[in-house]
Amino acid sequence: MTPPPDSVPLTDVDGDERALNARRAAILEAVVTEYIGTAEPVGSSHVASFPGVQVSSATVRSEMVALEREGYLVQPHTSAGRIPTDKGYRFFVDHLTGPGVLGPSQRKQVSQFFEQVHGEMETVLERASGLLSELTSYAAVVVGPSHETASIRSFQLVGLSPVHALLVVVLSDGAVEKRTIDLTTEASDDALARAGTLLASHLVGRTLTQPWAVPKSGSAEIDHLVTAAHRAVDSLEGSMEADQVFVGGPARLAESFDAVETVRSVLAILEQQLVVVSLLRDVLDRGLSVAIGTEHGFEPLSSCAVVVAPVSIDGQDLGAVGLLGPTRMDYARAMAAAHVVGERLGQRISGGHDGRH
Amino acid sequence: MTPPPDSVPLTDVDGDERALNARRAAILEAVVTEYIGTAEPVGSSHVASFPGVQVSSATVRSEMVALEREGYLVQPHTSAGRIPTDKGYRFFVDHLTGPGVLGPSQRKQVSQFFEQVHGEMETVLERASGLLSELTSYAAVVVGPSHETASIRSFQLVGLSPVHALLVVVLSDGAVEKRTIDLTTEASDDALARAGTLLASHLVGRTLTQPWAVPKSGSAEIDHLVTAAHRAVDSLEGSMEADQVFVGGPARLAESFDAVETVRSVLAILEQQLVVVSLLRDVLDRGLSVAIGTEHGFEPLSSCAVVVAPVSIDGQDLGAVGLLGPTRMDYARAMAAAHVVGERLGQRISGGHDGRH
DNA sequence: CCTGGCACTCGGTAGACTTGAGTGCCAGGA
DNA sequence: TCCTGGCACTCAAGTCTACCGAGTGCCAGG
Repeated sequence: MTPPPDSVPLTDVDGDERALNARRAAILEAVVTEYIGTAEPVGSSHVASFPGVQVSSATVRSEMVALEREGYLVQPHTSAGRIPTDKGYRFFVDHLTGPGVLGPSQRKQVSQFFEQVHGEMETVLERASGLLSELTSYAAVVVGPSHETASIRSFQLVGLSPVHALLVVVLSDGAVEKRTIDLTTEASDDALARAGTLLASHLVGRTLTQPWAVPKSGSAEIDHLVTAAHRAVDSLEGSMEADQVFVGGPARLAESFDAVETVRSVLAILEQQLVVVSLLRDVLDRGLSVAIGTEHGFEPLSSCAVVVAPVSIDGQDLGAVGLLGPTRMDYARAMAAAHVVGERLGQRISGGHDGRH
Repeated sequence: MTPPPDSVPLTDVDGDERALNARRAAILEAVVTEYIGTAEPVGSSHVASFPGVQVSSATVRSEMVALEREGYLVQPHTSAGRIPTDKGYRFFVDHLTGPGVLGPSQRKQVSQFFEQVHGEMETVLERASGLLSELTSYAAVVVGPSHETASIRSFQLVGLSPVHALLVVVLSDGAVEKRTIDLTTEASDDALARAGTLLASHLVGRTLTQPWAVPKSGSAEIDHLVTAAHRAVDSLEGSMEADQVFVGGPARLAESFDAVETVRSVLAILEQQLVVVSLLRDVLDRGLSVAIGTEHGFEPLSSCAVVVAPVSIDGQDLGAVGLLGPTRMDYARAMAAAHVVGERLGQRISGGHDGRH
C-alpha cells in the first residue's frame, strides 16, 4: 500500500534501526516520558503540546504510525493512544535520557546513609539495599563481593560435642564461614586441636578455590579428622556465593505492578537468590546498565526492567547493585541511584571494613 | 423489640459467650467451612444442606440472625449470605475443628524433607520455612533457638589489616558470630594472639549475656585490644537475635490476598524480622496457637491470621514456627503443618547439628 | 510537507432492566 | 413451644442500550 519511502527514516545513519530523525525522537521521548508518569496510553494531542514537539497533532499522528511500524510504539487498541514497546524504552534509554541526577534530598539521604552506617559488611550491604529501594521505590538487589580471591586468614576446628566439630574459616576479607563436621568416632579436644593446627599450617594464605592436598600426620585418628575437614572445606566453596545477596524492599513490587499475578511471580524469582545474581552478572557482562523486558532473556521477568550498576573500584569487581521495576520505570532516576550507591558502596568496601564506629 | 429470651443461648455454660447450643455451633461450623473453601458469603440454604445441619433453611436463617447478633457472623450487605467474624473463627478454632491431620502425601513430604535435609542449622531452618510454606501455601516464618543459654566454646582475634581485627566467637550450639574491631593503633599479630588467649581464658564457658570484668594484662597495648574486644562482645549480644529468622514463601501472600495493598503492607511487616519474632513470641506466651485478626493487637495484620507452634523438646524452648495467611485460612491444616514441622524441627535441632550428611 | 478538518472506531460510563441469591417475617402444623 | 414452608422484599451483579469522548486514519488545501 504505502510506497517504500515511508518506511525509511529521514536520517538513517547505519543499519536500519539505529537512529530516528529528530522529530520522531522527540515524539518518542514525549510518549515515553508521559507514559512513565501516567501509565496511560498517550495520544497525539498530548504529544503535540510537549514543548519539544513543534508540530500539530495530525503530524504527530502520522509520525506515530511510522514509529509503530518500526516497532517503537504499540496501540493497545484502535482509538487509544500509544505506549512504548521494549524497543521504544531501549531507544529512550540509549539516546534520549541523560545520565540522570538525584534530587538534593536524595543526595543528602545517600550521604547521611554512608556517614552513619556501620557494622559488618553484611549489615552494610543489607541496609544499602534498603536505601536503594527507598530512593527509587523499586525493589533493590545488592550483591556483595565474591570471596574467590580472599585468602584464608584463620582455620580452626572447635569441638561441639564428642561426635561433632565445627570448622571455622576466617577469610582475609573479613568473612567467616563455618561447617559442621560429623565425626564417626569420638575425637578428643587435643586431637581436634592438633588436626586444626596441621590444617591451618597448610591452608592459611591460600584461597578457598585453590585445590590442596590432604596433609598426612603420623596418627590415624588425626588423619581421619583431616579428611573429614577436607570434605567440609570443599563443600564450603560451593555454598558461599549465595550468602552475599540482599534484597531490599520487595514489598514495593506490589506498588509497581497492578496485576497480582505479576507480583507473585516476580517475588518468587527474588526468592531464588542464585538466579538473581546470575541475572545481574549476565547483564553487567554484556556491558549493559539496563535490561528491558525480554532483553535479559528471562521469561518470567519479561514485564520488568532491570537496572544494574557495578560495585567496583579501580576496575576491581566488588559486586553489583540492581533495581527491579516495571518497564515503565523512571530510568534516569533509577540509573542515577544505582550508579551512586554502587560507587559509594565500592569506596566503602575497599576503604575498610568499618570506617567509623 | 425482641424479648430478652431471644438473646440467651440455649446452653449457656458460663459467662455469656462461652458456648453455643449444638445447632448454632453446627451452623457456624458450616458457614466457616464453606467460607474458607469458597471465599463467598454463605447463604442459609447452603448451610441447610450440610449433613450436620438437620433443619430447614428458614430455621437456619433465624439462627443466623442470632449468631449475627452475638457477633459470630456478619452480612456484607442485606440479601447476601453471612461471613464469619474474627470471633466466629475463634469459636471455630477453639471448639469446632479437630487438631487436623496432614494428608498422606504431605506427611511423606515432611518425612522426606527431614531425611534429606542436611547442613548447618541456618540452612535447615531456612529450608524448613520453605517446606512449611509449600505444605500450606501460606507464608511461613521459622525462628531458630536463641543463643542466650549457649556458652562460648571458642574465642579468637584474627588480624585482617594492621588496623582491623576480627573477633570470632563460636558458641556451644554451633553458632559463629563475628565483629570487626577498629584498632586506633596498629597491633602486631603477636599482641592480637596474646589478647585473644587472655580473653578466651576468661570467656570460654560463659554465655554471651553474662557480664564479665575486663581482665588486666601487664601490657598497655594488650589492654587496649582487650577493651576494644570487650565493646565488640557487648555489641554482639544485642544483634544476635535477628539472625535467626527465616521467612518462607512470601510470594504466596500474593495468592492469599486479592487486595494489592494488603499484600504490600503484609510484605512490609515481614521485612521487619524483629517485629515478626516478637509477634510469634507474644502469641506463644499467651498460650495460643492461633491469633486471628486483631487478637494479636497488631493493627497492620488485622486481616491476617497467625498460626504458631513452638519448636521445643522436653519443654526446652528452641524457637517457633508460624504461618501467616488470611483469616479465612484452613486452620486445621495450618495448625497440623505447623505442629508437625515444629516438632520434627525440635527433634532435629536437639538430636544433633547434622544428623546425616 | 505540514495542517486543519472530518468521519470513524472503540473503550468506558451511565442508566434501565432482569435475574437470582438471600433475607425477614409470619401463619400453620407437629 | 418450636419448626417449617411460603411469601414479599432487598440488593449485587449481569446484560443491554445509548452516548460520550479521546483518539485515530485519511485527505484536500495551503
